[in-house]
Amino acid sequence: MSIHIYNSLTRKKELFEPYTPGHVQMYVCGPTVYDDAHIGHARSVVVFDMLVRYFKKCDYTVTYIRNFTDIDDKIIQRARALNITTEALAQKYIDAFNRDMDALFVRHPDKEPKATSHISDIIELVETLIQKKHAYVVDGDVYFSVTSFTDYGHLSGRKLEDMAAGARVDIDERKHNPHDFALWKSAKPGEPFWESPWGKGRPGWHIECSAMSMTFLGQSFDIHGGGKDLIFPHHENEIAQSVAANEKPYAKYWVHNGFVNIDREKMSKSLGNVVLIKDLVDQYPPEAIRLLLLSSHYRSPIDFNEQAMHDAVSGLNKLYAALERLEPFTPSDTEAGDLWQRFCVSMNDDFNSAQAIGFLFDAVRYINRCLDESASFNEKDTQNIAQIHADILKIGDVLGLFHQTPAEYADTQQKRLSKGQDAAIEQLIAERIQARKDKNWARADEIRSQLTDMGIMIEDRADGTRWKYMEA
RNA sequence: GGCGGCAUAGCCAAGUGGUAAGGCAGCGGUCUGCAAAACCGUUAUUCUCCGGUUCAAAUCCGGAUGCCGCCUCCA
Repeated sequence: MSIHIYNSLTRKKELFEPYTPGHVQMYVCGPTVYDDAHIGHARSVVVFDMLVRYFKKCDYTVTYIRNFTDIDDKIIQRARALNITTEALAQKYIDAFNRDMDALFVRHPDKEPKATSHISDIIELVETLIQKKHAYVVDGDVYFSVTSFTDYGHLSGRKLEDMAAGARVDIDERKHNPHDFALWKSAKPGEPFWESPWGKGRPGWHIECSAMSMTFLGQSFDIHGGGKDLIFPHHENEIAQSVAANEKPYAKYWVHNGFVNIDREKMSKSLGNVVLIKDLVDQYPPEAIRLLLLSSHYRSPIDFNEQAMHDAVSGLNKLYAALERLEPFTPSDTEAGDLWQRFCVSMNDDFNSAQAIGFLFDAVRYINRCLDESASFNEKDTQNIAQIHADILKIGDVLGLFHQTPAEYADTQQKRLSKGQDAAIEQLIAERIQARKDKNWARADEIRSQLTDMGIMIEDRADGTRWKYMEA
């Protein structure tokens, strides 16, 4: 079984061959913790969570690192506005981030280092770069010299000459080249700082990822991930400073996820259309958010809107309904079945979860048909269905779905949508059940109509009447 | 100005040379007292448009149009 990954560095799908066979070392850029996490953060986190889950299912050992950027201009600014320390602000949003991602059933990386916990690693790296003449000191600031690194621009596909034509570079006479970037920034009065050989200051943005990835994964590792927007300048600069310092290849495969748009517009604070995870998980089943996020290929843009979210909830309901029907068929723990095999073929092709989810729904239709057609099964059929049950659960384990039993899911939905009138509803339901017993269809339908107006959906099953809240 | 991406049904979305997955919505049917759920059938003779290569193109090449991203903090 071989996995192919699209590598942003080569712009091709490549066979995945980790440095150490059977071991995946992966570093993903985490959030700058100065505000609540939004759906865009969720996409990146969920996509790489899926990668890790899949690698593990394929029997790889995975070392997964995701950082928190807990010191930068925005954090300083925000902390000042709130009159709290940068540490307090960062911790507040680290906690918020973890809460949100836990709600989305995201597994924690093996390490979640903070930039400020690795100041000495960062200083050491900057010193190496100065020694090797890739960086220079000006008034307590340290800059990386882009012209000292011949491969600069490789990842993002740009040339320094072309970029110079662009107007949007700040003019700073002290820099040797306008594209030289800060490795270390001297502290202005009132700013938080750490002592360094160049005076009081703090790390630049890019250097922390180089330092932390090296600390935990070594100088060369397998996968470096993040949002597409990080390709330039962040990842370009990371490569430059890491390769310049180590004189060894940095990450082998660069994986970048696409953006989430909101109603066909870019999500941004200025447009005021930022969708926060904490709001979303109140409104929708968290797994529906995952399903939506994974229903498009990870490199494609996703348009997030109410309709898309609604579709995802419908899909998730269908999957859980099927799982409930499958409960009598205890999942077999034998070899993986055809469904799992097909799932893997899609996932092996650059993690095509969109196609893979198609197979999941194929399987659901198949088992629904089987269960509709017959009430009793011979041993062979039973085994077949149990196998599909096992495969569906295994797929769910990779996509991060089905963390609940169907009953728990229904219950959670109920609680989420409940408007505190459950008792009144139960009473109407009981009355309707009696009316149906009496074959008083007019009364039964009248009650159903009344419940529909209250947002209640009724299902009269062979084993009794059920009701649930309809999605808003 | 430089670099890159995308265009597939009412909506969402796979498919990168062999004759259009899947989801949501709709319609017809089975089931049901009637519904709901589920299932069956149906919904793109065609993949933005125009050329080219090929026995064969949604897929490759050239061109046009439209949309979007990055180049500034950004997942």
